[in-house]
Amino acid sequence: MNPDASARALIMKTDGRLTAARVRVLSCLLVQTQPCTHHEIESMLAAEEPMDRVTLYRVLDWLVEQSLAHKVSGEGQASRFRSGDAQTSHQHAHFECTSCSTLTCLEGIAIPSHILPPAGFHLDRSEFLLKGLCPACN
Amino acid sequence: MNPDASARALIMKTDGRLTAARVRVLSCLLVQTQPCTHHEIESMLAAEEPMDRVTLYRVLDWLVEQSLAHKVSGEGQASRFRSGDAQTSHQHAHFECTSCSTLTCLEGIAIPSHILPPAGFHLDRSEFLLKGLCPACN
DNA sequence: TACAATATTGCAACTTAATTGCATTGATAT
DNA sequence: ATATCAATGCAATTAAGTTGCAATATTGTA
Repeated sequence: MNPDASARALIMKTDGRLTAARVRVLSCLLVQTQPCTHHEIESMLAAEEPMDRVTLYRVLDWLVEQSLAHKVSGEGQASRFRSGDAQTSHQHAHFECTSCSTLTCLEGIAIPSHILPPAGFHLDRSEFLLKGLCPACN
Repeated sequence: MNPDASARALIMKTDGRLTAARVRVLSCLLVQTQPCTHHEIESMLAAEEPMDRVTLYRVLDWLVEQSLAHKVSGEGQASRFRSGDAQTSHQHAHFECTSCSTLTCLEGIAIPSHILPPAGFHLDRSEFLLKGLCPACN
C-alpha cells in the first residue's frame, strides 16, 4: 500500500474528517525514517504545493492527539514529529547530535520499561535520549 | 556556607571573571530543587532587582559551558536549567507533566549507564524522561 | 593605587517557533 | 442537495532565543 493510501486508511479510522492537508502531512511522515521539524515538513510539502504554516501546526497537533504521530523532545527549540503512536511503535531511544542537532532513531535500543516513577505520578510514556556527536560530526 | 558564598567559590575556580550577574544567577540556581526556565529565574531575580534578559541568557550559557549548570530537555519550548554538572551530579531521570508541564527531578531513579549508541556515535551524556501526570494534576 | 587590556554587560533590533482570532471553505450526515 | 460544523487560510501576536555594538567593570601589571 502506498503512503497516500495508508494515510487515508489511518485517518478514516479516527472520528475526524478526511482532509487533503491531513493526508498530505501523514503521508509525508509515513515515508520518513527520522523525526522531522515543522520546517522540514513544510519544505518537503512545498516541493509539490505549499501548505499554510498554521494549518501544518494544527494538523501535526491533531495527528499527535489521534496517536497517528508523536513528538520527540530534543534540546533544540523546534519540536520534531514522527508517524506512529508513542506507546507502541516508538519505544526506542534517540540520539541527538550536540553539533548539528540532528535527531536519529536508535531502533535497536529499547527504552527500559521497568523504570517507574514514584507513587502519585501517572506514567504515560518514557523517552531515552543519548547526546553527543553523530557519525558525520565525529 | 550560604548560596552566595558557594556561588562565588565555584565561579572563582573557573577561568572567567567573578561578576555580580554570575553570582546572582548561580546563587539562585543553587537553592532550587527543580530545573527552572529562563523566565522563572528572571522572575525570581527580579524580586530583588531586575536583570537584563540577554545577560541572563548569556550567564546561563556560560554556567553550562563551565559545567556549573546544565540544561534539561523537555517537550515545552523553553529550556530548563539546574546547577551542577550534567555528567556527575545529575545522572537521574526526570518527570515531565503533560498537563502543567512542570519538570521534576527523580533523584532516586538513576539513568541506565550501560546503554550505548552504535559505533560511529560519540556519547556525551544520556537523559531519561518520564512523561505523564504529576501528583498535582493526577 | 592607578591604569590598561579585555571580558562582560545593557540595550535595541532581529530571528525563529508557535499561538490566537476570525472569516471563509469544505467534508459529511441527513 | 444542502445544512451543519469541522477544518482551513490569513493576519496579527506572543514567546524564546540571538546578534551587534557601545558602555562598563574586572583583573593583571606597573
